[in-house]
Amino acid sequence: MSPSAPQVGRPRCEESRARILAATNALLETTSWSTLAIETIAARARVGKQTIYKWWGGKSALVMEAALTSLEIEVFADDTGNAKRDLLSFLKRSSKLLRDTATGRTLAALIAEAQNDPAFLQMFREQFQNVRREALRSVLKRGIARGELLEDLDVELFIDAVFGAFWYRLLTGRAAINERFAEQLVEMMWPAIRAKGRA
Amino acid sequence: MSPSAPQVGRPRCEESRARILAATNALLETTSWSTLAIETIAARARVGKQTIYKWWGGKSALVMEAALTSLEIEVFADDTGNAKRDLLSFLKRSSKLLRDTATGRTLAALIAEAQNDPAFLQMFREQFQNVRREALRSVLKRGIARGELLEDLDVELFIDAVFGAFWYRLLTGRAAINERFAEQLVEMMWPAIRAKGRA
Amino acid sequence: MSPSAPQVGRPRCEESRARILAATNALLETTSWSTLAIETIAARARVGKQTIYKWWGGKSALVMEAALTSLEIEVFADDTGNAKRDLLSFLKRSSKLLRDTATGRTLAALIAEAQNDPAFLQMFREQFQNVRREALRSVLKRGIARGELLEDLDVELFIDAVFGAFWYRLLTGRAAINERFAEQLVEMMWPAIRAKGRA
Amino acid sequence: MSPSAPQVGRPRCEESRARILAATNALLETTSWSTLAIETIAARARVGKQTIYKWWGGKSALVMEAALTSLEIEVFADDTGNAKRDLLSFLKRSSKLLRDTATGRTLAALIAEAQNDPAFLQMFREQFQNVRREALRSVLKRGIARGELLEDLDVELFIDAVFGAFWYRLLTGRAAINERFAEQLVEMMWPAIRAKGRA
DNA sequence: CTATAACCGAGACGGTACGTCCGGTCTTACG
DNA sequence: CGTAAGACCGGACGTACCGTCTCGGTTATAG
Repeated sequence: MSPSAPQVGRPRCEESRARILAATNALLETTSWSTLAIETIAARARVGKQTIYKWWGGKSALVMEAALTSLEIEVFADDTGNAKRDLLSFLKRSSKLLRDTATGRTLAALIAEAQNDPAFLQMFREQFQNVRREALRSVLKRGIARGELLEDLDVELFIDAVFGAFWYRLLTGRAAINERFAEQLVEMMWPAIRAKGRA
Repeated sequence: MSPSAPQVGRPRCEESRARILAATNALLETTSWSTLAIETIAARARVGKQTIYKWWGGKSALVMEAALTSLEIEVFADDTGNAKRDLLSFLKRSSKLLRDTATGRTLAALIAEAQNDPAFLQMFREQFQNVRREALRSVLKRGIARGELLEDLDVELFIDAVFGAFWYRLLTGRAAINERFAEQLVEMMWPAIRAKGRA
Repeated sequence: MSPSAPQVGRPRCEESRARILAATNALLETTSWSTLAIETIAARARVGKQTIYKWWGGKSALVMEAALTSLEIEVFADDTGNAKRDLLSFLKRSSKLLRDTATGRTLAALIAEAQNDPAFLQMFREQFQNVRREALRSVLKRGIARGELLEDLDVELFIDAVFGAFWYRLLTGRAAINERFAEQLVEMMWPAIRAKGRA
Repeated sequence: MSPSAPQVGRPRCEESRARILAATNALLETTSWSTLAIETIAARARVGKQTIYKWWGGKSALVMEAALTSLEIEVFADDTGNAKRDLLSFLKRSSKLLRDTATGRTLAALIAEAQNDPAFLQMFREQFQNVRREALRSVLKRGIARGELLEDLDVELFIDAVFGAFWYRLLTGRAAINERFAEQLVEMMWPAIRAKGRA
């Protein structure tokens, strides 16, 4: 399609796109998901509502794109040659991302919204979660390959537990998500994954 | 207040209360939380909207009461004298609760809704989550007392990780929540909590 | 129905009704039919749009009622015992009604709107036109009874021609509708209707 | 301008013009004026909206051109040497034009639209109405010249009454417009215009 | 046995936002 | 330069619910 569609008609206005995303992010700083109105976004971005509905189709998709845009794009995992250090470093960075109130609240709202919209849940997993899982997975796989971690570690299950703890705290507000949390979590879990016969 | 308010005027109509809760549960079978309208509930229950607002104050409280009423509410933890066995048994029962689709979906909807309503989140934690945490906590505390588990185990953090894994799967649908999941989770986490110098 | 419906629910708010009609009339002074927005009326009357849609169903019916309310309700025809004088007096009053710019423009807009809405045309004829026709008809019938007018006068056709002339000028703006017009019209038509053998 | 503008650039595409007019007429068969959208016309004619706005400037002008093109446009008045016969013949032909439903509806829609657009009303009078008035006027003038009609007849006023009766019936649907109507109208009005001392 | 009080159903109300439609303008690439 | 395609801003549409507000009527206790 792309090669055979030689651009007919006026092309999409990139400036509007940017203004919409910017307005969305700005409003998310002060407004909660549920009180955030498409009309408000459109007014703030000086844009017709149709333009939003045309390109995003609804609040969910728009907010997700806005949120992902504003997050540091690169989800990367260090490779220092030490699995524990890499794991800790990755989780510390994750905690930093979530402690920024607006970002954390937005992510919570996204997963919440996904509970009422299977298609959106699918999108959320593909665009956000899988990237994060892959980063953590690579840390663990390297550790296994180097013999630092259990050969038969159930990587996916471990990721569930670690990310689960983060989301659990984020969604219930039971306790803070900070570097100390990351450290304690790694410290607690370490015996469950380190290769036998190692420290 | 109770003693000094000797009940004057017509008493609350219990039948209306029951019809409202029933209508809410019935509608939740077919409608998602967000598209469920108070007006629809009132119409279905043949009740004035005011009655709902008077006794519950809003959708959140109503749905929570309706949902928790319909859930089997007893949470108990065995005490067989063996921490690992108790833990496994508790988590298996938890998985059974969640795999029933309707219950799982309702809980997911509740935590989702709580993201837009701090007061409701508070209520949810008190009425649902704390009970569950306490049950798991007692299992762990007993294990520690018996010397089966690490003396300095961070109990709350461990609970975060375990319940986190459950919620994470529930909310993202990444993988099934079943007995096998409970077993694998316990098996993986066991080395992280068992007392040193034990099997 | 009226006798057997013992007023259930909150009764219609007459003040809102009045405010809506007033706002409509006020806006019609400054705005043309086509640029008159329901939203503007609602805002001006401090009223929800639903209230308008509920009781009138649309712009047409609302404007018609507003217009009829603002017109002198009584459409009456004098009975001085002289058909020509009664006729002239009635048409002079009609011309006065239409020369008030806003009223004339509104009536023109109503008949225009009716061209796109048969049901509304029906309503317009019943609520506005038939009343006017009946008034003129009574003048003519009395004249016939007294022997002043032709015994076999085609009353309805004559009304068509007279009212037609008014509407024609109103809709095309070809010439003014004023007392002079009424006089000239009567003077011209008189020989067509007076009984033979009279002056 | 014409001589000094030696036609630079691509000339107007006559095929588009034709397709637009055709599409407009086709759509007017099934859609009412007010629900007829420029976008729909453009889509049906496979034409850019701009082309319509460029050459017609709006819906009114376009529809008028489309409508008048499709009407048989020749208006002529016989000259048989007998005013009454000429008058009758002209009005019978007029009634025939209007009884064809589509034509009558279109004319009604045109005059209706003109109520919201003074410029369009002006255009309508020039392109449609004045021609008709002139035809009738010539019949009357000849009658006066021949002494058949009143020397001091107010010709324009008489035309208002006659055409008014036609438009009135067309717009209100009060009664049919047919040859019988033309005959009765002439018969009734005749005494009002025939020269004194004649039959 | 009557007040007095609170509850209840019905449903009208002022509002806010929804998602859609269309008007009129603009910006491309192609003839 | 004219044109088809189509994106854009803006404004109003008619609808859905929100949470509040009367109503008439019902069901209790208190006098």
